[in-house]
This record gives sequence, C-alpha cells and structure tokens, in this order.
Amino acid sequence: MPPRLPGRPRAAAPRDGVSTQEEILQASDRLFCSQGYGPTSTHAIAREARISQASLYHHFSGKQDVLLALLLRTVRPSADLAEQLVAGGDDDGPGPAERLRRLCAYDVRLLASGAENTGLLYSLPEVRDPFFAPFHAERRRLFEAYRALVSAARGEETASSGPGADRRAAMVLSLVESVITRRLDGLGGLDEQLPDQIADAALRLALG
Amino acid sequence: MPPRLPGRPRAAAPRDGVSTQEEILQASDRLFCSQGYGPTSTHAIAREARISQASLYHHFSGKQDVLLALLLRTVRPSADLAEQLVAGGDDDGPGPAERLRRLCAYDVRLLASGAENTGLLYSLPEVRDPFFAPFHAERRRLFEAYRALVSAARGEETASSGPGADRRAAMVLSLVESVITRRLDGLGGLDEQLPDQIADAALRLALG
DNA sequence: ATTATCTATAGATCTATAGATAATGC
DNA sequence: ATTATCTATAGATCTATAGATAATGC
Repeated sequence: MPPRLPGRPRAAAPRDGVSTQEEILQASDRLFCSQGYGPTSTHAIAREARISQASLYHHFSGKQDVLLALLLRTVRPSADLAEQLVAGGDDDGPGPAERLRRLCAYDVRLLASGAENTGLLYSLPEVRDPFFAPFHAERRRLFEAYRALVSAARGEETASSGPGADRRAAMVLSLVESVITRRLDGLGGLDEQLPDQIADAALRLALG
Repeated sequence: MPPRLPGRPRAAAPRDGVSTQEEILQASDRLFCSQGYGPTSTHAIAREARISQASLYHHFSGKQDVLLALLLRTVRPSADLAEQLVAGGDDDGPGPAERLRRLCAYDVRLLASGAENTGLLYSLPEVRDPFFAPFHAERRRLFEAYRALVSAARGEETASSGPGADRRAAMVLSLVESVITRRLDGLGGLDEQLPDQIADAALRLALG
C-alpha cells in the first residue's frame, strides 16, 4: 500500500508511518533518558531503531546531532506558543495573566505527557557545548516570552522590566519545569489536575 | 612538615591539606559538571587529579563510585540539617514556618555557592541506576523533611498530610533547586539576596 | 543517476587488572 | 608487612568511513 521509496529497503520493516529519522529520534529519546547520553553508543541507538549502525550517519552527522534534533523538537513548540501568547494581546482576548496561566499549563502538560521524560536532557552538562547553541537560542526565546508575560500580568511598562522581572520569570519557569524532576523522582501526583495546580501556583509567584 | 604517610609518594606533589581522595572528587566535580559524566574518562579524571589512571582504582571501585561519593557529600549536609530542623520543634525556638524558611535559604546558598554547579548531577539519567540507591535514600530523607515542615507550617496534624502535602513539598523543593538551572543558564541574579528571596517565595507557595 | 541501506573494518579510545616500586611501621 | 603509588597492557568497546547492494526515477 505505501509506495516504496527509493533506496535499498531496510532489513527490518519500518514501523507504519514512522520515517527512519523519526525512529532514530524515538530510540534515542528512550535510551538517552534511561541510561544517559554518554553511555548510549551509536550502535545501541541503531539496534533500538532497527537499522545498522552505519545507517545512522546517513541521517545525522553523529550522536550530538541526534541529541540536538531531539532538544529542538521538544522546546520549539513551547517557544512558538509562548511568542504567540505574548503577541496576542488583542483588546477583547484574554488578559496577560490568563495568557500566562495558559502557557504554564500547556508546558506542564507537554513535559508531563511525552513518552519519555525528555526535559531531563535540557540540563545535561553535555549540552553546554557550543554545538548546542541553536537549542539555547530557543530556550532564550522561551524565557523572554515568560518574562514579557510576567511583566504584563503585573501591569508593568515593558521598559520597566528589570532584574526583578528576570528573577520572577526564572522562578515561574522553574516551577513549571519542576514536573521534570517530579516525574524523575516518581513521587506521583502527575494527575490531570497538575497542570492547572502548577499554573495557579506560578501565577501567585508571578504576582506576589 | 607534614609527616609523610606510608605508600609510594605521588609523582606530582599533593596539594596542601588535600588528600588524594579529595583531589579526585574535586577533579571529577569539575569534569562531570562541565563535560558530563559519560564523556569524562577515568583517564581524564586522573590527569586532572594529577595521579595515574590506575591509582584511581585504589580509592574508588570505578567511575560510578566516584559519582556516588560526590552526590552523597553534596546532599547529606542538607538532609542532616533538614531532619534537625524537623526535630527541633522546641517550645521557645522558632516556629515551623521560620524553620522552613531557614532550610530553604540554607539549601539555596549551598547550591549557589559551591565551586561547581554540582546539583546538576542530581538529575543525570545515569543516576537512575540502582547503584545509586544510597543517594536516592538521602534525597528521600530530604524530601520527607521538607514535607513535614510544610505541613507543620500550615498547622496541619502530622496524620493529615496527604497528596496535597506531597504536591506542596515538591513545589517548594523545586523552587529551591531552581538555583541549579538558573546557575546553568547564566541569567545572573545569583546575588546574596537570592537565598532570602527564594525562601520568601517558597513560604508563599507552602502556605498559599 | 540518485537514494537509502547494508557489511566490514581501521583506528582510537577506554576500563580494569597485573606486577613493579617506594615509602612507612613493626 | 602494609600501603599508595607507578608503568604497561589485554580486551572490549566505540566512532566514522569505505565500498557493496538494492531499490526508484528518468
């Protein structure tokens, strides 16, 4: 049924509707999050993705490149929504506080619901390498959007947002991303009320 | 002056007052936090600690063992103080809210002030391995103490601390540990007021 | 001709141990 | 005799490339 693509067919049939690239990313996500980045060999990724180790290099320039792709596809949707919510300050839409709340709830849901706890990879020491600059640029975009929304929610002029705004935005973002460690520690409480509960607490922090 | 100890002398003179063990731990701390755990070879650690690679195995059973020692000596002081503050509910001492505030400020200061951002290592995927169970036990102790203090500060009976107490304690601890990512992202704001500011915000979260 | 895969492998690590060496302590 | 270190190395990876193979597309 699916018209075969050019190139030698894979020894193991590809999963339905999942490209080889995507299968590599999912396998890496599983392995990086469970064993760590360093200890995961390209061979292990390939085995899990059911391709040969060499085939990995057809899609990615190496292990770092796989991790970068994984990070970007996780953080980009957040950064996109965040900027949309900052810009979307129309007159009869929801106010800045409500938009901040929605952003927080969305991000908590995202971080809590992926198949793997991918947020763990954000703070890997390996990611400090300059190779990952594109990821850090996205993180920066996300942070700036949080800061803008926090300031707006407090009714401050955009110009007046100083170190206090930085501090508050950092606390809010941290609270949102606390789902990552919570998921890691397995303390439970990852129910469907969590996004709203955290968003409420975040708002209290932002305004308090 | 320092009476030489038994054993063949090191090729490179030991640093004053720093044991070989300690020098290995400091070197590992630097390398793990900057490059990551996996990519740091035992050879790199040994070079940085100015001993031969083989000598490392005289002090530790391997790389995992070094990381475990590093984790334990970072989290133990926190867990110790936390339990002390839970127990120390004398009649004319400070109340539970004030004790919770002190714990938060202490932990923030600890995480913000070490030579390396060692807290980064807490959430390494590698640390999920059962080998690190002793570390997780300490983390558990710390968490339980936070929960007990949060409940007490809210004037709840110890028996009544249910999932709500878990959630609140998790948020408080997350806020405290947000210094780790803040330090990582290099957004600044790590001044001497930060511990008190975060402790205040944590108290608001706990009670709100 | 182009593409995606495969098999095979060179070269570079990296870990952990074996065995020698140089000090103290009895 | 015990301890802490050293040098040397076997064996096990692991990465990245070279070259063959099997499909589509023109």
